[in-house]
Amino acid sequence: MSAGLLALMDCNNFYASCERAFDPGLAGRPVVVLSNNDGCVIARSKEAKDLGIPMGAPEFKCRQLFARSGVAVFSSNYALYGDMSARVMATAGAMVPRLEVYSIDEAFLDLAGLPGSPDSNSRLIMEAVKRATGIPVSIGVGPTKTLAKAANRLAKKDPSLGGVLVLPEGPEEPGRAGRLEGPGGPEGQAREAFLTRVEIGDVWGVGPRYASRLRDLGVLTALDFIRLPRDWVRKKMTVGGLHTWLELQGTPCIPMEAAPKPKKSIVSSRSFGRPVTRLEDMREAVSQYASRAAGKLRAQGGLASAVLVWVQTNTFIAGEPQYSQARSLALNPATSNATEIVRRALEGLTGIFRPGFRYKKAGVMLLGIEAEASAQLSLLRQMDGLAERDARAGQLMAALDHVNAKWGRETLFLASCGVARPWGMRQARRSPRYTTVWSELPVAYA
DNA sequence: TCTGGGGTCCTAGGACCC
DNA sequence: TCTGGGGTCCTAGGACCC
Repeated sequence: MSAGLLALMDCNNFYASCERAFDPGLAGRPVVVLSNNDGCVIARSKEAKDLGIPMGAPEFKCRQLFARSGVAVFSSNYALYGDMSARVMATAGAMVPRLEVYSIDEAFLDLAGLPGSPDSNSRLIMEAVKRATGIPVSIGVGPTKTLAKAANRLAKKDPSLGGVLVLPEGPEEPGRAGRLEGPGGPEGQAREAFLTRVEIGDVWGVGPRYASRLRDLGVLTALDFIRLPRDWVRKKMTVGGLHTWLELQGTPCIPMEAAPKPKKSIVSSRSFGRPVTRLEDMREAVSQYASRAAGKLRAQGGLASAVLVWVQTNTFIAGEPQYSQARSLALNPATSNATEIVRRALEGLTGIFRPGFRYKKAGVMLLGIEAEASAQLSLLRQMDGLAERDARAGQLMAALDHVNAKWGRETLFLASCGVARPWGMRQARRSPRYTTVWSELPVAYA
C-alpha cells in the first residue's frame, strides 16, 4: 500500500475561468475580476497576467490599461463562483476515494488505492473537470500536503508539464527502495532537484514575514530551508514552521480532513459603496450583516453566545477625521435567531456610533459558537413558557432559509435591512448569475 | 541575601491561509 | 475620489488560584 499519495487540485485563475466558461467570446482575451466594490484586481487570466497587471492592483490605476488593451473586466460574482466550485468538487470527488475541499478553488485528493499511475489518474481528473465544467485545473502529487502544494505550484509555472507534476515518493516512505538508498539515491536526488526549484516564499506555510527573514539568512529555496537545524526552525517559527519543515522532507504532519470543521467564529463585513454618515443607513447595513452572519450560523447548525459589532472610517484618507470602535454583547441563551442577533447588534451599534464621521466599513462577528445539538435546554426557560417562543422563532428561521434556498438569496429578508440600500456595494460589471438564478440562465439558441 | 512552583483562563498580537 | 472579505492557530504575558 502506498500511504500518503496526495494530490492538490487547483483551478487555474478560477474567477476569470468562471467568467470565460459562459462566454466563449472571452477566449484568448485578457480577463480580470475585481474585488467587492470593484476596488482592486483579485483574479487575472493568463493574458491579463502577461499584460503585467499585478494582483491586488487598484482598479482606478489600471483603468487606462484595461481600455487600451481590451481587457474584459468583471465585478465579482460569488453566486456564480460558489456554484461552479461545487460542480468542480463534485466531478473530482466522484473519481477518488476521498476529497477535502480546501478553498473555493482548491481540493486535496487522496489517490491511494486507485488503479493506474498517479500521473495518468491526475490527467483523467483534469480532463473530466474541464469537460464537465469548462474550468481548467492543475494537479500536483506528493507524499504530503505541503509537497503536493509545491508540486502544484510548479505544474502551473512550467507549461511543459501539461498541468500535472508527480513527485517521487520520498526516502521516508517505510519499506520503499528510496529508504535503503538514502538521501543520496536517485529519488533523493530528484527530490532535492525539485526543492531547489521551489522559492522559499512559495512554500505553503511560509508567508511574507518569514520569507523575508529567511532570505536575510540566505535561505532562498525549499532545499535551503530543510537544511536548517530542526531546533532553530521550531524555536523561530513555532510548531507550524516545524510541520512545514517535516512535510517538505516527506513526513506527513497535516492530515486529510474528512468533513469541514464547523466555524468557531463567523464574520460578515463589507466596505460601503459610498461613505455612510447617517445612523439610519448604518442600522440597515448592520442589520444586513448580522442577518447574513446568522444565516451562515444556521447553515452549520450552530448557536452563538456573543455578537461583536464594529464601525470604521476610511483609514486610507489622510487628513479626514478617523474613528473606529467595536462592542461585543452576550447572547443569552445562545441563539441563531436572526431577529435576536440583529436586535443585539443594533444595540451595540447605538453604543458606538458617533455622528460627524464618514464611515467606510462596518461588520458583525458571531463568537462563542456551539453546536445546536449540544445546547443546554434551560429549565428556567421551559418553566417560563419561553420555550414555546423559541420554537416559534426556530420555525420562522427554518421557513426563511427554506424560501431563500429555493427562490434565491434574499427573497425574504428582515425589514430592518432596508430596501434602497444607498450604502450597498458597487458592482458595476457583474456577469449574470448563470447557474443560480432562473432569470439569468445563459441563452443558447440558433 | 533572599524573593516557590505549579496550574488555568483570558487576551492581545503576530503569523499564516485562501 | 478610488485599495476585499473571510478564517485559523500559536505564543507570551497577566490575573488569579492553591
